[in-house]
Amino acid sequence: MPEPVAKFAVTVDLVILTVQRDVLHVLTVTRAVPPFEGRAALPGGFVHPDEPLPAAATRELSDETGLPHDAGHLEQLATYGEPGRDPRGRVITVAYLALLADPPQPAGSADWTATGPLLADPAALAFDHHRILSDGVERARAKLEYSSLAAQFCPPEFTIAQLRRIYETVWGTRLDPRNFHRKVTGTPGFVVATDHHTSSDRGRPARLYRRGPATSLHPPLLRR
Amino acid sequence: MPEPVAKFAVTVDLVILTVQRDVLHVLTVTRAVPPFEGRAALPGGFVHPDEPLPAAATRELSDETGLPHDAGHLEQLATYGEPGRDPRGRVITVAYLALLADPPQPAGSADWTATGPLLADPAALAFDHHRILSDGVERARAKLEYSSLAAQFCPPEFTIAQLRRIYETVWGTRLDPRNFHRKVTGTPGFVVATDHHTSSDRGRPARLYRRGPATSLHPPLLRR
DNA sequence: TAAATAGTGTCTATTAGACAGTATACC
DNA sequence: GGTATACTGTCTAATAGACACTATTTA
Repeated sequence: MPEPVAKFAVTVDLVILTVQRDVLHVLTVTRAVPPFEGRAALPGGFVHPDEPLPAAATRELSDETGLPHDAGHLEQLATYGEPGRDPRGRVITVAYLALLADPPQPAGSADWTATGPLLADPAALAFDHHRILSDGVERARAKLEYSSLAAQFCPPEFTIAQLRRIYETVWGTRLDPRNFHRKVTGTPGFVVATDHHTSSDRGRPARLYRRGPATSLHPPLLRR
Repeated sequence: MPEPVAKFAVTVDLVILTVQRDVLHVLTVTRAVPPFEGRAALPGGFVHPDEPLPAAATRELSDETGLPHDAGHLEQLATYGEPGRDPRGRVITVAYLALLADPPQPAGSADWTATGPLLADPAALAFDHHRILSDGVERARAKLEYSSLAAQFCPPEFTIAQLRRIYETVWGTRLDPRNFHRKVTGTPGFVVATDHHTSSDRGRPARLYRRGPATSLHPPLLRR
């Protein structure tokens, strides 16, 4: 006799990261209804019946940021399904991690929030979103080491110093500008030089680079 | 007006890896019913209504291998939910990756299968299990670099040569025994020496080691 | 000019890779 | 002894980290 198959509500939740003014920010929404009314939460929503999971994630990302579907980097993070994670009932959420450069100010109740205070206070976010955010930030930190992902936080053309600030911001460390420059420009395919230069406020203008074709860094750029 | 919430069947599928006779094997079951009747598939099953996802994975792992719940290493791999991935209807599967040392011969239709032919033929496995297996093997390969995970493929006491064979098998490369020995024993907490030695068939007996407390390797052990 | 930032060169300690040589078992 | 495997030591090329120096802009 066939055992009845349980069915579950499934959502996608998004950890959308960006670097603004040398601080790592995440997109949060303020909950308008219980549970956790008035509390900040990660944006997300239910998966539609015939919708692929990446499509649901892309749709939510577009809806929340107003950006086109191909903007930035998007990857699956992990799936969270503790029976008690949503007081309204069993909800399984597939979390995605997005990295954006220069996103617009979001509409509605969404806003960019510095990750620091959110990570320090496990109760700052609704549901188990503190755990999801922690996992997302740790994934981003780890991937900077062995991938060219950091360039996803930069606009299409950027300086080596801008790229270095990304690393310093996400890792919370300081890197030697000269060694960093040597390492990045010496890794084939990481960045490609353009003919353009910044019109600097002060100091010598810096050369602008674009993202190169390489996706993985070998050998990696290790954090201390 | 509230939009109706779609509900989905959710399964856990397992990529259970082990190394037998210097070949990477995965546990497969032969499907007894359509779809894909007679085809090999990854073991898995439906998540119960109030069951946490890790508990479902542990339960399936136990059921398939007969091993206790705390045996080996188990981590979440990724979630697959393409609308067409199961011809019977929409099923979302949360895949887990398990690494075992010296598992028993499984009961029923389950068996250990070499990963090589399965990876070479995208149609050898049912559903989208080729993709899941590929992702699992790649995850294992990548994690050997920067974690002490390789020791999970070894019995409680093992020689450095056994550990090296694990790396060579999973990566498909050859490693210099002397440099490997130096690197492994020189990384604090990776392995701890015991007083025991192997009673060798031939050659000098090797010292036996246990898994050390370290989980991450810094600096990593890079594959070429 | 001074100040500020960009970019290059050089030295050194560490590490990876190659491999010679020694140790200890079984036959 | 011969052979096989375990383990240690040494050399070298490459790399990471530290930092001096030059280049090019604004004020």
